[in-house]
Amino acid sequence: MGELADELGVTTRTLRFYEAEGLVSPQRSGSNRVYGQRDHARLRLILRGRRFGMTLGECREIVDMYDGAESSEQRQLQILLARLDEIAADLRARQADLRRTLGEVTDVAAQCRDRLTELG
Amino acid sequence: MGELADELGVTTRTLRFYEAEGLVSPQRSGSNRVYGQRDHARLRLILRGRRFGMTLGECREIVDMYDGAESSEQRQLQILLARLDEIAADLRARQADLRRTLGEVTDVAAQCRDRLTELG
DNA sequence: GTCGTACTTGACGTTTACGTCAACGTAAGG
DNA sequence: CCTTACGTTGACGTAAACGTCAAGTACGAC
Repeated sequence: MGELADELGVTTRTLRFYEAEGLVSPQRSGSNRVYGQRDHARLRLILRGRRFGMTLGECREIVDMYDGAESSEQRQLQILLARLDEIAADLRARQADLRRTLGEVTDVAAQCRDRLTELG
Repeated sequence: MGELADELGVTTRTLRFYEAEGLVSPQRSGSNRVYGQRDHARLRLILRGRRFGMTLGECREIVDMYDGAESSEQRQLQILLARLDEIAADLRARQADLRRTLGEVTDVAAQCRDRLTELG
């Protein structure tokens, strides 16, 4: 377990917390947790979401949807698709925002460099 | 004040909180706050930072640096520049991460669409 | 005058996402 | 057999970022 935590860059407390919140459901070998491929994937998704500032609730929504993607029910698929399109739109907005920000930062940096060469 | 809050999509409580944290320092007309151009700019930067999941501490670091950009002291400029490069690198990493995520999302969406056309 | 609205400070409450500590089990190594 | 390391549950603590009153001030409209 500590191994997985290290690999993902979190603490064991975090893994237990996520389990308590129902974000992952590792198998048990006796009382010990055994994280499978599916858990790894979910955890990576969750942590990526967190890096983007999503709450665990939002992360849960997404990973659950990914998991429910096998649902062949037409109605379910339509709902899922609609949600995915919303998410994609949000991500594109973030991309634009990020591009602007990066532009500004590099601009300021360029001005800095100018001043520095100016000063010798 | 409420006007500014509405414009920025935050509450007046948030503005007061940011002031208490030293993130903005609006002028006073009597006891009432008067937000100038500089405050607007700082607030926009801060809120953008928050959208990217930065803490207020990190936001403060950045806005303070932007403000200190006029500092002509060579040593200061070098420090600022180094920090800006770090930030730019981080932003680029985020861009890549975001691109991957968006790719995955659109992939899953595409699979959804396939299944749906398949089902009629 | 007083009503309504917007502002002020101050204090306490709340949610999120964990950290930390206690008390215990278990398997490996010397 | 004892220690060490890693695991377990449970309970409590905490930092960040506000929300939510409470109580008072200021100002224009009626």
